[in-house]
Amino acid sequence: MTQKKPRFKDKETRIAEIQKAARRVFFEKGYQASTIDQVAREAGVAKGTVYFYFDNKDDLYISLMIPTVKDLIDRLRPVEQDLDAGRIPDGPELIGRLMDGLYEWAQADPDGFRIATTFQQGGLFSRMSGETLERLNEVGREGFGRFRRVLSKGRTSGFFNAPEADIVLSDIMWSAFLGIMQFEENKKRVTGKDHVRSTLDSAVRLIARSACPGAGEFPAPKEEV
Amino acid sequence: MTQKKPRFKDKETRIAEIQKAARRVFFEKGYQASTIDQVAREAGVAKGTVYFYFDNKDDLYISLMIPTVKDLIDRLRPVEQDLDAGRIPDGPELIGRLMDGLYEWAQADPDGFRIATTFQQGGLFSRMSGETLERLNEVGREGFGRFRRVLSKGRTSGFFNAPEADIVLSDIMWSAFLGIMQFEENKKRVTGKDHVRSTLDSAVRLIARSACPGAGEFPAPKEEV
Amino acid sequence: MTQKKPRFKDKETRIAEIQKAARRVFFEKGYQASTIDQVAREAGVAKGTVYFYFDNKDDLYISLMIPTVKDLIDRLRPVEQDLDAGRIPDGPELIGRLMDGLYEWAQADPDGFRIATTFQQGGLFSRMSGETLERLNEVGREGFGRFRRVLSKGRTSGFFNAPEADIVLSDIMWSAFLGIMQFEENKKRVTGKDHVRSTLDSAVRLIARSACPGAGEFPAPKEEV
Amino acid sequence: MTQKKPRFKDKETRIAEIQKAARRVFFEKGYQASTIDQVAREAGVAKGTVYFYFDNKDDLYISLMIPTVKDLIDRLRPVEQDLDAGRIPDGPELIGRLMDGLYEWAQADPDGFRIATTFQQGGLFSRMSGETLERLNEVGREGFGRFRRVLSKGRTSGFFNAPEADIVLSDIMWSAFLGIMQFEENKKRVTGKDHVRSTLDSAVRLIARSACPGAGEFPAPKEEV
DNA sequence: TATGAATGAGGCTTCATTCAT
DNA sequence: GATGAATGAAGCCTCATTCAT
Repeated sequence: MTQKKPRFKDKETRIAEIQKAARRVFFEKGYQASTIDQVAREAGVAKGTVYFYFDNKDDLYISLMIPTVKDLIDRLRPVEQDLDAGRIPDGPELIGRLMDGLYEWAQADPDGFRIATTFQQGGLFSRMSGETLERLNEVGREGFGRFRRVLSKGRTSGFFNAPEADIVLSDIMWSAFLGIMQFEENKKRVTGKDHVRSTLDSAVRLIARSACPGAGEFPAPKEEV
Repeated sequence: MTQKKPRFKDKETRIAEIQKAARRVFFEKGYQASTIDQVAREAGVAKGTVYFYFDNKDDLYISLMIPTVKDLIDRLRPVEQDLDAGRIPDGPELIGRLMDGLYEWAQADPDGFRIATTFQQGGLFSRMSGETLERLNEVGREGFGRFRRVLSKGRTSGFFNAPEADIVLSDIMWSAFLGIMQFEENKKRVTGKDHVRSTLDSAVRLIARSACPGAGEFPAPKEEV
Repeated sequence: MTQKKPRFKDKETRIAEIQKAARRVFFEKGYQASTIDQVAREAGVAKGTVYFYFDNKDDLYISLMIPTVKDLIDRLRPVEQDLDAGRIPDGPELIGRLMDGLYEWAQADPDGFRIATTFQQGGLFSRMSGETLERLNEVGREGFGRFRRVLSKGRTSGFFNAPEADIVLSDIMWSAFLGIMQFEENKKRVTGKDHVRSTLDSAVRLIARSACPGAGEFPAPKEEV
Repeated sequence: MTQKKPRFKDKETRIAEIQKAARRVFFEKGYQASTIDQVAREAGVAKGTVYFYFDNKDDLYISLMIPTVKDLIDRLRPVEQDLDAGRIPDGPELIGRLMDGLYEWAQADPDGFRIATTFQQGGLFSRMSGETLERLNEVGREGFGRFRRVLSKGRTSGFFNAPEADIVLSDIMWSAFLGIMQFEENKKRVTGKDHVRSTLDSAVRLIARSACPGAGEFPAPKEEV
């Protein structure tokens, strides 16, 4: 029997299309400045269709975070597996692999990354229901929790100087990552020069040298603005 | 003599009142979600009065950043003076002093800090005029420039391992500071526990140990969530 | 079968309704003093509906002129056809027919006439965009151009004394028409007496006698205010 | 006794200054689009001062018409005197003199002319009180009445074909004048070419030839747009 | 007299959301 | 399922007018 072209696309496809469009729009304009109309137009559907699949603007926004966080977890999994299999020799390597994971995650889906990362800005909280916020935090914790767990395993392997350092270390790594992404993105917009990758590398070496036994020198910098 | 309630307050006072109210409102809701009406009500004046002193919402917002950035510069000045006077013995001390300055700055005026720091979020860019953005970046550069200069002087004094490290170092310190403030604030909102100060301290030691000749061990962490 | 009240009217109908309401409101109050709210209420729709069909107040205003100018052209067409077919014997007849066309035009849609005719008053220019003004002038020229062309053909037929008189003649006729409409309307509002038609007739005879070979006497006036 | 420089300018001067500024502003922007602030700034006084001398915006606007109408009367007076003294030989001369008077009047104070002439546009009526409108009409009638009286005297002198023609004639002359001023001004704004004077001249000859016994040919036109 | 800070009603416009088709 | 016309609350901003100084 022939597979006839469906008059109505299947539900999943439709939803995915709308989310894809929403990601682009929300990323470019931010939550408040984005309109459902823009999302609908970008997705090639009518406004009502968006409301058919999503309860409201908040709901649509939040739905974007789930796959992004899932993607982060997917990127951390091989690191964890390699660590479990003994394929990661030392702390610097682990820190580098983790930071690479974060960076690639951000690169793979910049819109989603920014959305997942900065949703708390811009007064969204005041508009969102408590339930909505709860879901947001839950999903956010899941990604970060995985990140911390990997570092924790590294500590067990004796990769780090201080025995309990994994908690502080994860906070610092994560914060540094967020801060650098944000700060360098900002500089890039003004100066046009992109130092994200190199600054992240420097941070990795800096952290590694400090947190791991017998690590090397502080890296030589490159010329800059 | 009788203390009569003045109908017209001093111009400076009025402006300060409105700005104070605006800082609160913008901080709580973010730029887009804040309304001039809210600001006016909070300041106890009519909407028109806000527009009497500020051209528009953007203008009001920007006006908040100037004193905040000035305050940062004021807090960095004594560090620079002490450095010039030889009262700062080594790199770790300098890094600590700088991070303290940043932290105290953020504490002294949390609303202003967040406003100055996160204005780029939430799609404000797409709404603001080019001129407005220019002024914003200009003022922002001023504060960060001062910060970088102090580190640069420290490098000249041989405080840091790599001769040109001050550029990368300033980026990393600033990014770590921003990232930690943001990340820990966020965690605080969810968990209720405040680890901002201790995480910053850890970051300072971590950075110092890595960037300065002959620095100590990675710090022991505290229990956490 | 049941005549059910349609919730969504035909697009054209809706637009026509809004325009009709707008014509009334703009006519009565003038552009600046009219509000979109008044138009919406008069049209029996919500404010947003007006903006669904028209980009802004200017756009709505301009949209009113197109059909009015088209109507003028429609009224001039039979005159031109009769002239081409030799059914108009002389200059006075042509001038009379043209002035009749203008008068009937103004009578048929007084609101539209005034809007098309006086839009330049009241400081509208300073508020309208250059593009808006361009469209306005373009459409205005079209109507007047047709008027002038008919007079030009009359000149070719030897209807007028001076060979090139059609240019000046069209300006004078048009100006006289506008001036009389305006002046007499104004007087009517004050005195309550309507001399528009008779003054136009006088003007026709006056012009014809002067511009056409062998025309008659200046007309006897009627008693007046 | 020495005439000391007054700390406060005298009332008349102040009023005149404000009116002068108001004329410019109202002329350029139209009534609705003009603000008291603009007038005050242009006059170099504070907003409150304007309200000290004028009850409200309407009142200020109306006050501008009095001197303008007075000026018209002043310009018509010598014509009347010359006519009375027998220094005007015939109808064409009288018509020419009158039209010259109108034209010079409009030239001498374009702002005032436009204000006096088009105040009825732009929805002012709906905003003005009945009393205000009454004053306006009264003053307007005075100027036009003088104009008509002169024509009436010309009729008595046998200058015009039809014995009672002065009523219609005055309407037509006045209307033609208004229409031409308006229409040609409008064209001038679009084309940049100024045909006001020549079109008025043509109108004068056209009217004269028609209304006066033994007048000449219709004038040859000039090249145009 | 003169000032200009202060007010608040009102206008234009946007946009999340609904719902008949 | 999908559409898009319709709604109306809400936001930014203007400006005539008032009034304490």
